[in-house]
Amino acid sequence: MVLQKRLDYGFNGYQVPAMPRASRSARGRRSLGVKVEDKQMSAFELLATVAGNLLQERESSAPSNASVGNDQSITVKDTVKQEQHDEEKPLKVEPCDQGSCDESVFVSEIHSQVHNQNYTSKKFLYSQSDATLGLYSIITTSDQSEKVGCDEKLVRRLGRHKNTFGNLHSKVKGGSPGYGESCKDKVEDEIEKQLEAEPQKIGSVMNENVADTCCLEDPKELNRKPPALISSDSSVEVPLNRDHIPCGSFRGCQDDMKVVSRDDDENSSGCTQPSTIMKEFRKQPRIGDRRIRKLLASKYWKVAPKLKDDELSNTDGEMKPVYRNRKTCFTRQRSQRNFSFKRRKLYQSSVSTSDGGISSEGISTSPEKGINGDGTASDATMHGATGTSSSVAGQQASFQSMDSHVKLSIKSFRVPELFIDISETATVGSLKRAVMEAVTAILGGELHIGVLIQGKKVRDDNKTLLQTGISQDDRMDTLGFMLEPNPAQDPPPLCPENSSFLLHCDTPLPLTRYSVSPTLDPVTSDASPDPPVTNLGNCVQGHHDSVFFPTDISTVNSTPDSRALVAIPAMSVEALAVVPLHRKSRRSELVQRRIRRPFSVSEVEALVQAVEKLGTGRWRDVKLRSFDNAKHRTYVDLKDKWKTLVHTAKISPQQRRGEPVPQELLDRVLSAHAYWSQQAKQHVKQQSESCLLL
DNA sequence: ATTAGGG
DNA sequence: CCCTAAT
Repeated sequence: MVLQKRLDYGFNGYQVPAMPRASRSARGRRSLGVKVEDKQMSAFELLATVAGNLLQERESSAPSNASVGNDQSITVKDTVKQEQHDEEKPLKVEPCDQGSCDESVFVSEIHSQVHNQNYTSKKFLYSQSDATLGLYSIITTSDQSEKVGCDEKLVRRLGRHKNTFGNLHSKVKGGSPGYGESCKDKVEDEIEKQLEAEPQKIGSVMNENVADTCCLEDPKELNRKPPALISSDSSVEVPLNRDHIPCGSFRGCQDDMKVVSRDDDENSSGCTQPSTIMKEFRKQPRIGDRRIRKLLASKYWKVAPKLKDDELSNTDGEMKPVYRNRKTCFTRQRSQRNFSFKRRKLYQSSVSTSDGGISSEGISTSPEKGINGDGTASDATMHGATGTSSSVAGQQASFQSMDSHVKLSIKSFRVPELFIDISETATVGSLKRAVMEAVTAILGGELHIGVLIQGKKVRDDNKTLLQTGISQDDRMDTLGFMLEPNPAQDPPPLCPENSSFLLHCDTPLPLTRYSVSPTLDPVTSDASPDPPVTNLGNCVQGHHDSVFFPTDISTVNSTPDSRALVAIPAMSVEALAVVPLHRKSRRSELVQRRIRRPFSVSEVEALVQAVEKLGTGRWRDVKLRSFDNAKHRTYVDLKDKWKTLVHTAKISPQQRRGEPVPQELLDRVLSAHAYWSQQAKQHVKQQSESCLLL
């Protein structure tokens, strides 16, 4: 035909628009990413939302509880505790030296144990290690820290029982509700007793709680040495008030994770960063870690659950830019019963949390009285990053008038144990990223909030706090929140393709910008003008039915009176395990946004020239012609640039930004654009005419 | 793989 | 720049 024939239209040598190339590939381009819907909500958001009262008064005082500095981890010391002379030992961070390391080792032992007992499940990629540590969710009694501490100790001790480890572990989990008392020996003894007496039972328990949680696809992997098994020490403290974390530097592992290898401490290395989990998730170029990511994806990661629209987000449906500072979430209870969440574009990816949920901790109540006065002291306590010491989650209801309000705030929560399988030869940097990815994945996943009272889950979202007893003094102590995956989501695809999991340490954390509690984050506090208004009741309702648990197993092990530790139902564990890969871990392939590279005038010049010559529908040719060696300029980029050029040319110079483009070029842009647009029309006309003729 | 457009 | 749909 004559389609390719060149004709001279007498205009700058423009050529006839090229006809569609029939020969060009018609394969659909594989989309590399999926747009994240704003339905999702980060754990932070949820927590923040759930958090009831917001120590508004604190705004004026308590400035540095949670400095943005190195350590974001905040331990919330509950008021009660404080009033009790601080009998409890200060919860200090346990350096990555011994105690905590034990747990790591412990973890690996679990794996082996599980493996040996054929409890391995190839289906799910998540670890069970945190069955105990991460399962309990709330603790709100005055000596929470102590309990938690016990818990940890217990675990460690259990860890030494190599042979019975697995059983103990699972058992412990099941019995966690009883921690309220004098954990330690008591619990342990209890466990051992049960072990002896009910081996089978225990076994079954384990089967339920642990077996499937094994993240190893191949049992043999367990005994293989190469990949060092790294696990965060029981959990990672995630303060709510983190703001930004410098890209590439994961600052939260120092005390949280240990590298464990069969060679003992030889290879152990810890991060030296403070335990700030995430200050900022910004995209950052990360090349060369694919391998690691893949590894992560295929082994120990699990996907984060999804949330439904109606569950958490509001109706504004507004998509917010990804880059945004995440503020500490804070909710204020007011008369209004609605809370509004700004939807965010959330990222999600496969995550691996070893247990069924992220336990909340650091729930503190804010008694009417002087939060101002002692707020600093109580909140500034460092939180044991190791999770050994969990922040106190004291909750108390303050009653004063008919219009009693339940005030509480969740200062922080922990991310369940993380597992990272990484090569020994990987760099520390990649390790950091891996951890960051893991954390991000967890936090970026969709979670639900579970509310527990005295160890029981409150399912009816429509009940009032009064009805559920949340507002009751005695029950406040047993109020807990859990972060858990959405069990109702589609089952995890388990497909390899979805396994790829590439979170970036700089991944923007999808958090809603809430007003920040001065107490928590005085420095970065940037109270939004219109903080969400809500109260616990509303929050729960807002998530109507979102906290649904497929089974009732949840309460099986929790005695009504159990306090402090609330065991998260085995179901949760499974649910998490099966956490739907939902919407395919977009993060995985999303990789990062390319860096912005403004076109220089010379580039514009070249582009204009090429377009004048080739027209506006042959970007590939334009690319080849003028940008063939500009690797970073794709034909899409050129096309986009042209688009913006045209736009720029149309607007007034005052409205233009960036490096000014010579008017001369803009004029050419305009004329070329007009010309080719015309050509296009002509072409269309001809087409239709020829059709009519046929 | 390209192109065209919306975001 | 990104993301998608349609080629």
